[in-house]
Amino acid sequence: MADRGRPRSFDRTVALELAMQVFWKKGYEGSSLNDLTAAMGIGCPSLYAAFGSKEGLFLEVIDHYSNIVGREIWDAVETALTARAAMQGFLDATVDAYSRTDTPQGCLIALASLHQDSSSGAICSELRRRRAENIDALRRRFRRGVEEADLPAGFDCDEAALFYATTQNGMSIIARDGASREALAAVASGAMAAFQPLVDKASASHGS
Amino acid sequence: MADRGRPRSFDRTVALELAMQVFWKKGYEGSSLNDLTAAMGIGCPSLYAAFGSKEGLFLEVIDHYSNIVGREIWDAVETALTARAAMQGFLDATVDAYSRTDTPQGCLIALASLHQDSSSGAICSELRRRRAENIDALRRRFRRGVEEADLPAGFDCDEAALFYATTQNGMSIIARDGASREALAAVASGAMAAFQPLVDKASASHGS
DNA sequence: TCCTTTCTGTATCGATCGATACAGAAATCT
DNA sequence: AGATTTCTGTATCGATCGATACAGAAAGGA
Repeated sequence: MADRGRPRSFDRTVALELAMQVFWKKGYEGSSLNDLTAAMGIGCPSLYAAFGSKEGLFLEVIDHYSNIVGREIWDAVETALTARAAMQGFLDATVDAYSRTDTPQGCLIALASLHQDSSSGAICSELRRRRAENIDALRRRFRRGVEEADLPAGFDCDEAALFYATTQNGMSIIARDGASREALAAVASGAMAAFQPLVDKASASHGS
Repeated sequence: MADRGRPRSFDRTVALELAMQVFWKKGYEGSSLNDLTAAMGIGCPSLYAAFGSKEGLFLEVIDHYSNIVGREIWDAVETALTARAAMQGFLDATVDAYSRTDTPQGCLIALASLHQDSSSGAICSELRRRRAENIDALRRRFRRGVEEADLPAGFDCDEAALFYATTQNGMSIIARDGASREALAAVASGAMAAFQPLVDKASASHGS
């Protein structure tokens, strides 16, 4: 039933990755159908037949993006033995990902659509949801650290998760502004400097 | 020579502030001339006669923005007696500014146009330049701290300036995502936790 | 081979984009 | 008052936006 008729003349996954490059570089609204079809090497009707709409294409793109770029960052978080090592890995992986020269700089999810009141309400909400998930995942990692007695009982997991997620968001902006790998690493170093004081603050308030 | 002919029917500064609200909320490309003229209460030709173009209007808007929002943040930095107090004031003022409910959340300069390859090359470059100035100003404040022996001689002013500027950029994104004042304050608290370790690191490397 | 099904390329849809032409209105200057 | 200058409102410009209609091309099934 599915393999009847003229077969598609392009690879759907390859086309998705080419579209990802466009959205990553120009943002959602900044990417026109002309940009997309030119990069993907297909015509408008083929794009609509395969992905439904510009919105549908973008939603598939960020899912694909999460499975590629997100994976390499979160693997570092999950496999680390301590919360501290997890944050070090999180930031190091972010430095690596955001300073690559074979892709646009900074995070697609952080930069693609920040203004709700355009024609992209659903897009903006979805990206916002994924950024919130990012914070949640960090919070879970810190809580795991508390459970494993790797962090003190009074450790403020909410504060730490917000702080490190926010630092990562800021790194997207400076990366997009052209920050070097060394500059991104300096930011990561600064953020890691906060780790021990955050632990000490918890120990102090818990011990009092 | 200048006050001949029919006088302008609107206050130029008031119109500028109304336009600022639109750009602040929707970004540069997300703000259409319809949005702008509707908010400013004037017609298209009046806008073009007074400000030249959408680009010219935006450039005046960000200048105005810097004189309002920027001033309250940088006053806190300049008047502080120590570099540490300056960063505390910088972050506290940022929390205040980004959590106000009578304006859009987050920084206009950080959020208005992040994708160079749209129709807004000059706009994007100007915002990028101002963000770079932001980092420079922080760096100068740290260097002043070193000169005043308020910070150790080996203090890495570049790293610290990048770190705190990046944190502020990240705060723009989470503020735009709806972060509460408490959430922004938690990020500021996390960033301040890094201060003493950054000082200690300098003392250690300088003393060795 | 013919029919059905699906995809591709061209050409175009109505809507909206930033920007203006034009004529009338409202002020100052002589 | 009459002439001059400048601003305002309507109506519209060409370009581009996302999205499709349509006809021909390319595959499998009978």
